[in-house]
Amino acid sequence: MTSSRSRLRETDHVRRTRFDDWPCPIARTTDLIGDWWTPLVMRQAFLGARRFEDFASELDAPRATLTQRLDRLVDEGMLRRQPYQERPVRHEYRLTPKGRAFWDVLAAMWRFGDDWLWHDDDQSPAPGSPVELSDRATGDRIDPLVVDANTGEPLDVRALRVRLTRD
Amino acid sequence: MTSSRSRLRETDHVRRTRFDDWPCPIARTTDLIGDWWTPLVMRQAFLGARRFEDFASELDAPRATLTQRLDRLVDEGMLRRQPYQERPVRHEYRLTPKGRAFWDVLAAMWRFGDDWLWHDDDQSPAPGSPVELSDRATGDRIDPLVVDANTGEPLDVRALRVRLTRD
DNA sequence: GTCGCTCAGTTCATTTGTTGAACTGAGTCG
DNA sequence: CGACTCAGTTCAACAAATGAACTGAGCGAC
Repeated sequence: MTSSRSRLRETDHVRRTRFDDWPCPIARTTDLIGDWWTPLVMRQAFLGARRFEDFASELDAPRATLTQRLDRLVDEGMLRRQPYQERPVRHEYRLTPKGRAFWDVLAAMWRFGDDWLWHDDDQSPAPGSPVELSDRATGDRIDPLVVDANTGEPLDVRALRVRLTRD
Repeated sequence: MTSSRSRLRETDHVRRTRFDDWPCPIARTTDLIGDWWTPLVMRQAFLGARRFEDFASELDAPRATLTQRLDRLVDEGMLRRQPYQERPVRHEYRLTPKGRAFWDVLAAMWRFGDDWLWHDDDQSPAPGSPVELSDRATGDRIDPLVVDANTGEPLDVRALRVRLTRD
């Protein structure tokens, strides 16, 4: 069966609730990456994985699940399927601009995980993961941080408001 | 049955693969928020939801699922369960510092969703969600952006490297 | 004092999603 | 020919999500 077929929308069964039509950017992103394994598939793509076997061996994910995730990411325009040989036809999964833009989300997850998910009693932040991000050219360490693009300041959760702009 | 009981670890059944022990901040964060509904539960918490009925009615999530998600978020230290009345004892779910730190991840998801998930043909970014973030006090619009804390510059995906710092 | 109401869940049968292991099929190498 | 690679597919067993109904403590009105 061909991958990249259009996603099933109409159904008379009860399926897992979808968020991809909700009028909220967080909900739609959740729908996209809420599938188990999907953020890790994207992580591998950023780390250089291109072929099915790359993803399969590096993640040790069930092959059927992996097929399904890669198909969806292609459907969504995060990855693109590019032939790298004929006879037999084989493809690579490459990041698209949209897929590349997703790195910011993974970077924020990286920062959160690094700050908060390395201790059993976590009353305070304490970085501790055994990996770090750096610049390929300079070697300088990179610490992802989410700021307001308008001010350059870190976000202040308590000063937050959500505004409906239309509809 | 009490919530906040320690999570089941040992099992002889085949369960969904867990990532919470992986030596990667993205994997651990994925494990935490990869459960369907969880990012939206956190979103509601940031928008002011506190009681079970708030989450249930605002999200229209299955109540059993919601119970399970809230229990886990409490277990993980993202939310804390605080009594707000006796007779009968009732609790509110409040954000902890760790939970509050998670806003950065949601903000990055917000930005990505706003930029990329509002058009059917998405070759280029085009903001379009019907909601926007603003500062409660000044009213100024807020545009989340992920930067490198050391330079203040947006992340350059292509210049990325991951370094093992130990073990 | 019992009827209706609220809140915070629990229970349960059904359906959907994930897993692991084995299998397929085109093609290459020796 | 036989072993091997790559990229999947198939399938049965099991885990997780769903929706609807139910529970149970307590309140407030009549």
